[in-house]
Amino acid sequence: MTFSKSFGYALRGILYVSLLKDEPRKISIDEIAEKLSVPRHFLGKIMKAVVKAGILSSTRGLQGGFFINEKTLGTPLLTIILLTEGNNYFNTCLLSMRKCNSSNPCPLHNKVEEHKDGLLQIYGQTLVSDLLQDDKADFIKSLATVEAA
Amino acid sequence: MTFSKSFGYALRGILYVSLLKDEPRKISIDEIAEKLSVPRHFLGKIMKAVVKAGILSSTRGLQGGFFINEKTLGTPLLTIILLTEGNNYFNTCLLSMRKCNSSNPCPLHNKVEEHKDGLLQIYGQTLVSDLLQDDKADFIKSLATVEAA
DNA sequence: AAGAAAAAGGATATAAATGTCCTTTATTGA
DNA sequence: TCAATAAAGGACATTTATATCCTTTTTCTT
Repeated sequence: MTFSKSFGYALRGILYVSLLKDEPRKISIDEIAEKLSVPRHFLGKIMKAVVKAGILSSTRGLQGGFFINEKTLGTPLLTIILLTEGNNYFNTCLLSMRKCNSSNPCPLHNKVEEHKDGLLQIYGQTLVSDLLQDDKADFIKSLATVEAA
Repeated sequence: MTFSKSFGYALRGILYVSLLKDEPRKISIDEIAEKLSVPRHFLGKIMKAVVKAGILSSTRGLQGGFFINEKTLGTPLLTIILLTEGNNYFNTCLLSMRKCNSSNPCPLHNKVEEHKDGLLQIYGQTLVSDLLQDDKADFIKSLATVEAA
């Protein structure tokens, strides 16, 4: 039921940049990290991978930063999950048994399969654009929610 | 969708001991670790916690080892999950946002809530006894499944 | 009572995830 | 061309999970 922190940072970063798609400027790591209350340098690494995967684009230098491309809004959550969690995230056995699969299922395998498939459906069908909300100010606030500092 | 290795080791250990409930002997860590192909000392720590939680019983000394008690077979998976993953496992936000909840949901919150509840149902209702299988030899073999050594 | 066996407890080691820092490269604007 | 800016890249630090080892305590058997 859990993802790594990297996943949360990646998706929130993507959503933040996507939300500002109509602004004439590009978005810097410094701005993203500050607005989302996320560790600056760690986020940098993750965004690099996001760009490498083609989910966002970026340019260096003055006026540089991150911006959306033709793939961004149509990217399914699943793509981001596989990027940050690894390609076997949905294949690993809940009981840490290496040879568990549908033909040789562990005791838990069949019990959770149905819901696993359901989640896979959700993650495969939900696009970045589906997660954006109209009220930008509100949405940014919700993305940045943290404990009172 | 994933649990720690500790959870897998714990549940498999519990299942192994439960499966042998009719044997007149108690089950040692050495036997469990060997049969499940699991690291001996790490499993020892986990089983200690399992006993402390009352899910299994144990005695020290000669002829000592682990054995089931009145709670074992009726223990829901959820109890074992909370033991190994911590009490907030099902509360943590998928996007690493600290103040995410149903009244202040993150963008993913509502999308996965239904399936999360479904999994909670499964984990709350599935008991250790539900996971045992009649053919002991087969079941032990399946619990111990590993890569060819 | 003595010795052996087995879990409990605690110290340490390794690996992976997370986080920080510094240097390099690309881009822009003057 | 030069200085400033911002991502990319890589080295290092910290934390957490996983794994190993050694000692202590309990229990049984003789």
